[in-house]
Amino acid sequence: MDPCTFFKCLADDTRLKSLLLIAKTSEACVCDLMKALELDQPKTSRHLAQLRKCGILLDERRGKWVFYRLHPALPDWARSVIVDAADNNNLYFKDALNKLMTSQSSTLNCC
Amino acid sequence: MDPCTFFKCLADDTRLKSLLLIAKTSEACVCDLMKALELDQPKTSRHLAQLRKCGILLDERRGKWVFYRLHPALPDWARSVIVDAADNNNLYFKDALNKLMTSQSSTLNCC
DNA sequence: ATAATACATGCGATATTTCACATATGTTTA
DNA sequence: TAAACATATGTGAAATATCGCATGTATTAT
Repeated sequence: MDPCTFFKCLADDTRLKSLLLIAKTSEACVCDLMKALELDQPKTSRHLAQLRKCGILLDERRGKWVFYRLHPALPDWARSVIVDAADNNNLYFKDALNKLMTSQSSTLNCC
Repeated sequence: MDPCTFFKCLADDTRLKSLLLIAKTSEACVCDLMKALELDQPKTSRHLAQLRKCGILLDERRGKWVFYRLHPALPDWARSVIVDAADNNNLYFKDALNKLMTSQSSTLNCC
């Protein structure tokens, strides 16, 4: 995990918020993330794909849905960066987090 | 310190290496950094200026030289990101670090 | 005062990133 | 099998970041 590549992945509002949301909730599907972030589907999907291709996120299909979580093989220092950023910047993504948690708890079958 | 702005500052090879070098050596002047990174002067200076304007670095002039160090008011989580990245990516900047430490120890008066 | 050294910045050119729209793929339901 | 749903990606345009060169500013040495 080249550190410059890693930080480039965090250097975008959509990707950073997606990562912080996933760090806080363990996992999330694309449709819940796009609703939480109020983004269109291609944009959401493309940024998640970038994080997947860099090895930061792992995707797992379950039926129609694809769930993303932090990659288990992510180096500890990189995981800590994401978790610490999530723990120390509540204001930055609290609106999105509220929406995401509402989505995740209210619907049994995702979208 | 907006986290997205912060990570954008780390998402460039020159800026990231400059930060890791400064984290490891406490402080460095522009001329030592440009020699360590083998960059021209305007490029080095411009990236340091960006880090200064974002509040990540603090500059201090001493005679002809300007020394940069991590800003004392940098939030703890942000400082930890930089320090942890420096501690866990030796390979990424060890050549530059060797050159920088040689510069800093060999000349009494910087450049 | 002049020259030399160290650093900063204006600016146009170039490279990179992001976006929006269309469309393709994979899965489930009727 | 067809339709509906969820996700992924190709592609060119737009936005943003970076670079290179020239030049400006601050300090020191002669």
